[in-house]
Amino acid sequence: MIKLGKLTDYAIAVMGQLVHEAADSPAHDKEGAMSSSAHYLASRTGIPEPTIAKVLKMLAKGGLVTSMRGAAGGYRLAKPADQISIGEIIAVMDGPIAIVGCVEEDKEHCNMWETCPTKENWGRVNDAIKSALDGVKLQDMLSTPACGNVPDFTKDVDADCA
Amino acid sequence: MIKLGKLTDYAIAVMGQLVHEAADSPAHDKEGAMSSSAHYLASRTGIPEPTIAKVLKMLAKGGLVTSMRGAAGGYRLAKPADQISIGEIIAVMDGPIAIVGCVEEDKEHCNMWETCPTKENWGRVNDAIKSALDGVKLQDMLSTPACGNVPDFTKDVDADCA
DNA sequence: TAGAAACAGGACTTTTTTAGTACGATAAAG
DNA sequence: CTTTATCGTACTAAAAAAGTCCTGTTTCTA
Ligand code: SF4
Ligand code: SF4
Repeated sequence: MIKLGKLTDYAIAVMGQLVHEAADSPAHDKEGAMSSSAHYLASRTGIPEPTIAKVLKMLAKGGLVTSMRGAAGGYRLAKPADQISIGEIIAVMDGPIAIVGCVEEDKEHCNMWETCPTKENWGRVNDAIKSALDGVKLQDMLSTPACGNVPDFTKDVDADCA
Repeated sequence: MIKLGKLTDYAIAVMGQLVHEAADSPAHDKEGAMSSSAHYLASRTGIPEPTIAKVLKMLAKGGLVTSMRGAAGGYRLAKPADQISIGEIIAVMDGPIAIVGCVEEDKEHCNMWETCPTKENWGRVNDAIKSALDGVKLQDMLSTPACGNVPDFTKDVDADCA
């Protein structure tokens, strides 16, 4: 159906929450302050903790959030919210935007890449999609409800985005 | 991974084949001539017959091909190849282009559609994707190998598109 | 230094989606 | 009335995604 995975939804919700946390930070002057734990974020967003933990790990591995271990550790955004595109988030969560097999390096996977005349067109389409996705920033998406398909636990979140 | 389903690949391959058939048609002047059976198309494309039959049924239901039953029946393109966009094909095979739940009529599915401020942005993104997909026509994609992921049976097809 | 809090990484299970198959019914041509 | 072919749908199997859990490492605090 050409739709995003649930984890991607969660990711946007979680990162949105991180934006809020950063904004509400009491120690706003200090640089290395504010970080939110998976546990805390789970309670704020309503997303089950094991799942949100997985999402955060993926985001950390993708470099969209930075993590700190140990007590008082947690996660924080790696960049300002207006410099993170939803294209990046999708790329980290759902893998690279590649509607056909040959767009990314995986040229090997198709046994006729050399002679295929359609790949140019697919590439063009793919680029168009990618830039559409890169044009919208996390900042633009805010006010919490991340997106669709997320059934119920978005409910206690909207207290924040009134 | 934001990729197309296999059936969509098949669909483009099959429709490409139908374009060839129409072009090679001996009775090119007569209007109601040429139609190719699922069996024949299966043998030409190498796609297993039950599967291709399913694809053709979906395409017929979606109005992209017209069908005729009975002996000497079969399928043919409903429109010229340069008037069929891959967006249409994807819409028929994979469902509507809707990366988030609320884009299509299904506003019911999300319990906070009324108050959600992000839907506008998603709509914008979705439209961009849709128009990228609608900009490329079946005609542009031709010379057979439909696309990716299709493992092997694209092999005997490329005799046609040399 | 011991313990608690928190992330890292990966293995595992369950659920959902997609792909593929099969069959009885209907329709047209000869 | 028999043959060829689509129609519709139900079913099964395979693949992918989502969700869970465990074991190890890091860091803070008492
Ligand atoms: S949360 Fe907003 S954007 Fe997402 S499905 Fe609901 S109304 Fe649409
Ligand atoms: S058939 Fe062409 S467009 Fe499709 S994956 Fe292979 S090289 Fe790419």
